[in-house]
Amino acid sequence: MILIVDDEPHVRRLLAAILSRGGYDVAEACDARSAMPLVARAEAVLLDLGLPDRDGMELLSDIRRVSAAPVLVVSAREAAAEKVAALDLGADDYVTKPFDGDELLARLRAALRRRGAEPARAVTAGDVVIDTERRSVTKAGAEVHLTRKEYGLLAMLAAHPGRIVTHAQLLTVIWGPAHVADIAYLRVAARALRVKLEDDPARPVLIRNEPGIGYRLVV
Amino acid sequence: MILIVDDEPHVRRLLAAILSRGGYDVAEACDARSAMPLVARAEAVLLDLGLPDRDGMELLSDIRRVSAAPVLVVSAREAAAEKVAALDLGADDYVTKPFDGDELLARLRAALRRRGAEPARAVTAGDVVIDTERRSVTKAGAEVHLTRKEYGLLAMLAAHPGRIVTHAQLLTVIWGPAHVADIAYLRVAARALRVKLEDDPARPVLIRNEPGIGYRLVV
DNA sequence: CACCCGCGTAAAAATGTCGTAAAGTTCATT
DNA sequence: AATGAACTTTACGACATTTTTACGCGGGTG
Repeated sequence: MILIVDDEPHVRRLLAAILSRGGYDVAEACDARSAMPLVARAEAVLLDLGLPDRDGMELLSDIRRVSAAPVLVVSAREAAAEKVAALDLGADDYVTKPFDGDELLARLRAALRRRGAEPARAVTAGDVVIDTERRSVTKAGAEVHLTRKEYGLLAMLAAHPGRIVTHAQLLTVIWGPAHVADIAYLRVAARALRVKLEDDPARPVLIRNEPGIGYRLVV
Repeated sequence: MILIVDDEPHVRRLLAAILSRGGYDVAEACDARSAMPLVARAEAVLLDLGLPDRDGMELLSDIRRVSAAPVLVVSAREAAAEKVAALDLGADDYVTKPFDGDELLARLRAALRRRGAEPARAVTAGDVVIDTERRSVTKAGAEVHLTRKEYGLLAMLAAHPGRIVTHAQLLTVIWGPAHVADIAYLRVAARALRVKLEDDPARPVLIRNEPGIGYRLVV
């Protein structure tokens, strides 16, 4: 949820329209008093400095005290001193009116990306852990060395845990579009993976075959 | 150290003056080729998009690939589409010329503040300590002398401890984009590092090779 | 029942990558 | 001009990986 703090209704409407076009949920506040209760739940704040009940700078440092969410100041004041003050008080960006909607969204995305930045997650299948961020695979805690093709295959399967990945998908991505038909490659690589990861390679539990379609990693 | 990338000498001088007034160390580069080797050591980058040898956007994404340091784009182009593109490629801010020195400094401070004041001073791997702040490397307490390329390689690996750094990343940053294919350089430098840092250079523990991909520093 | 298909398995052949040494080159310093 | 350090370039053997080929099994089909 993105919080808009501005006293002019038409600016709020404009900002709200831009944000919802960008796919965000929006909350609005017209002054400092009504804004503070919403700050805690906001993923980011768009803040106008010219508020009726309170100086915007004070509100900014109050927000910073409560929340680490990005704050983008949206203001009509262009003076560099204003910008410097706001930025040093903890604002993440300072946009002057009139502003471009797409630019505002891009600046918001940039601010959120910096805060968030946690896309990497490890996939677990049985006692096997696949960490695509570090490109490491462990079985029962012990690191397992995989070749490029082996890892490529496992990573593709881990990208869609529990779902079938077709022969064609695997081959085009790992071996390139020219080898869509070389299913033999796939079988050799799958075998190598099973030997390294399965307790009983002859009776695979993790890397299952779906006859005529592809493979799947069970989780 | 803050890196300035701009082809116009007078702009570089201006930026350098502003930065040193703000108390920062400065390094300058006039094109993409000379910039890449400096990126690894930069705490932040001021980047002009209009470079002679390469599209600024490309350089931006290359920088993002090897470094998490803040990038502030400083450009004469005011089009919103430019800003959106740069911000979505990983730029932290976009400042249009002509710019105000104090505002630029404030934006730089904001960007550096967000990056979490201090990003890992010294990296330890076994009995080897890499202090990128002082550019010093010690093994079992004793200082080890490294050449520029050796240190560059080690610093790149230490910037992402435990993770694989690809051949291409290492080569573009240390030797420049023109040598992405000269993997032989890499092997020679890796060998030299191993001789100086590993207990048994023939059986490396610290500087591991990931066949066909790159190298990694184990911690 | 004999056949075919897709699969797993094995192993040989081809290719690619790495480590290593050493010779040649550049460059700053003296 | 001589020196030495750092860097570039080349060559080759050892080893790892990938590709290619061959064969046996088992389940469904005619």
